[in-house]
Amino acid sequence: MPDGITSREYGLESSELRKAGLKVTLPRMKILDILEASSSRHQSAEDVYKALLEEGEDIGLATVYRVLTQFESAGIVKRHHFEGGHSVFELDEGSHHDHIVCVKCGRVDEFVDETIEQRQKAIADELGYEMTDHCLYMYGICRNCQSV
Amino acid sequence: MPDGITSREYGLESSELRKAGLKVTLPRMKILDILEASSSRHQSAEDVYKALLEEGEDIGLATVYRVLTQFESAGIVKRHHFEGGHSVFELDEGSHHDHIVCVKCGRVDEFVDETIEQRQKAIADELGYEMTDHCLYMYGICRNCQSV
DNA sequence: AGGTCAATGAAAAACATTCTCATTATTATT
DNA sequence: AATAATAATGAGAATGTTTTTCATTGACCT
Ligand SMILES: [Mn+2]
Ligand SMILES: [Mn+2]
Ligand SMILES: [Zn+2]
Ligand SMILES: [Zn+2]
Repeated sequence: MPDGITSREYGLESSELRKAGLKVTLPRMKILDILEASSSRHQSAEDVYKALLEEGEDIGLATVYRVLTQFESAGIVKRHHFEGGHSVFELDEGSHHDHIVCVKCGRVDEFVDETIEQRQKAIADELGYEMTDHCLYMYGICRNCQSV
Repeated sequence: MPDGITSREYGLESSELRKAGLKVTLPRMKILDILEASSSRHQSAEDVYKALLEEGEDIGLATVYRVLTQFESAGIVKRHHFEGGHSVFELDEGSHHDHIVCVKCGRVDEFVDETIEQRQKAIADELGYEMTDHCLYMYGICRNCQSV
């Protein structure tokens, strides 16, 4: 057990790391914490880094990127490229969903639509592709931002 | 008429630039040429830059980015963010379509599906968004790459 | 507790893209 | 065709994000 982690904190998260074949280290535990606890499901590496700083953790930005990438490979997080370029990460709960992003305030809503999912499969098929991934991003102005 | 452009080249493209309120310059003409002539509809700024170099044009990369961004604002090109981070551009012929990209060879196929388009509108509505844009990216292995 | 090897932090590098600014070219006007 | 006004360009510096390097530290098995 790494120094700086209470035994209460240990437990649930550590097994998730072990399951993924990753050593249980303080940075990985803290980053998992932040992904689970934060009010915003979709965070950039910078967001995670800032949250760590606020908690007084002295974890480098390089480590944040490294860990998030490892988490992605391990299926712990999912990476998205919303418009504007930089990546955002969210905990991967196993169920696929798509996103609609408010271009004014950055609000993100999630949705799944079975009709769309099926049409996608059919299209990939028609075009001769073996689909590996797919993502649908919608952009718009959310209800709040419309009334301003 | 800028030096280095034959009168044959002039004509069609220059009016497209004027219509967009852009001065008719050699870089803009050449970049339009490349977007129209190239065998690959979807090109990165770097791709366009390299194509210019191959034609012996001495046009800076900064200018390529600048011009492509201006073309985007003018509705002459569309910018996409395929997975991997960097932008690709294609001539905007006015009709919306989505993309499926081969993760092995980079091949890109285009499609439109009315069912998906309608479901998207409905979802944005349900979630209270005034949609401004939307894009659907599928990734997979194309027929060619499957047989390797 | 000790040895092995992976993980980390700091800084440098890489990468795509944008900005700055002195120079040049285009356009409207003579 | 020459001129003036102003916009566009090229080169390189700067930016913002992400990755790499490498010496040091830490986790984990025995
Ligand atoms: Mn999500
Ligand atoms: Mn296209
Ligand atoms: Zn909003
Ligand atoms: Zn392919």
